[in-house]
Amino acid sequence: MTQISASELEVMDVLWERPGLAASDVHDALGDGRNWNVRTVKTFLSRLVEKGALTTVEDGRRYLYFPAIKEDEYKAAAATQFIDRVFSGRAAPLVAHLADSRGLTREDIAELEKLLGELKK
Amino acid sequence: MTQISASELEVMDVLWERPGLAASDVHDALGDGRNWNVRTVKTFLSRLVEKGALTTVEDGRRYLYFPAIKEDEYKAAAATQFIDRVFSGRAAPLVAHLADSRGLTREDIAELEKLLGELKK
DNA sequence: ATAATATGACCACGCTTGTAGTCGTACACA
DNA sequence: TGTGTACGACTACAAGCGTGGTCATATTAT
Repeated sequence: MTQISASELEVMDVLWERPGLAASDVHDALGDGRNWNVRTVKTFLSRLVEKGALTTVEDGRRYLYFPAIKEDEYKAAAATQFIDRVFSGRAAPLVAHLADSRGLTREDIAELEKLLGELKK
Repeated sequence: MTQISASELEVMDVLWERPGLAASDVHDALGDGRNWNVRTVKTFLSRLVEKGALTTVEDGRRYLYFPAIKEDEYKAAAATQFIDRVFSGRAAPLVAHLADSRGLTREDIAELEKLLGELKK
């Protein structure tokens, strides 16, 4: 499983939300902020297909793109990998850092507490 | 501030723990598992100096290397950046994912609860 | 019917990263 | 006093990434 780059991940996010878009639709969906040329987006799409992260279905003379990996699974793996790399596999320091730097909101904290409550059983 | 790669980060970890090592000492300290050639380690050290992440002090005909950035600050920033990239800036889903993929031990959960308790005041 | 446009296939190019090799020299030991 | 060795400086080189160009062709608009 080759790595998905940050830019490619933005493309994946679009297709996880709305699977089956064509290249130009993905380009449009990215629109705001990301000022990528359509060809740049197409390069990312092709590379994601090569990497096995997307599959295509022909639609006339173009392709529709579908995620070939599940968002949850990918993100869980990415999180684990990140924590291994940066925090030696310990999650708690990560959350501590987040608290420091970004200031978790009151809702974040409530959400996390609820989550931890469920985890405890 | 250029990016620090995963490999470079391993070098930083060594020097955050024991600042002031020479190149060959860093190489030795990495030893287990990471079977990098000394020259590879030196390349990483040089690149980290270029990137402003390390500074050097001459010691005869060699250098001693010192972190130029703080571990906490770097890791906090890396965490924020990761969460922005992968989880659209929301920390809670990240923790949920970790729980799923068994990234959280019982002690992690206890630690996090304590942390959240403190954050709440 | 013809011209502009959209599409995928293939190509380009400079930067970063992983992984070292070479070179000139200073020191250490024989 | 000469010779191997350790050091930094510089160099190499392929793969990955960000960014887009070219080309042949199909479709659409006039």
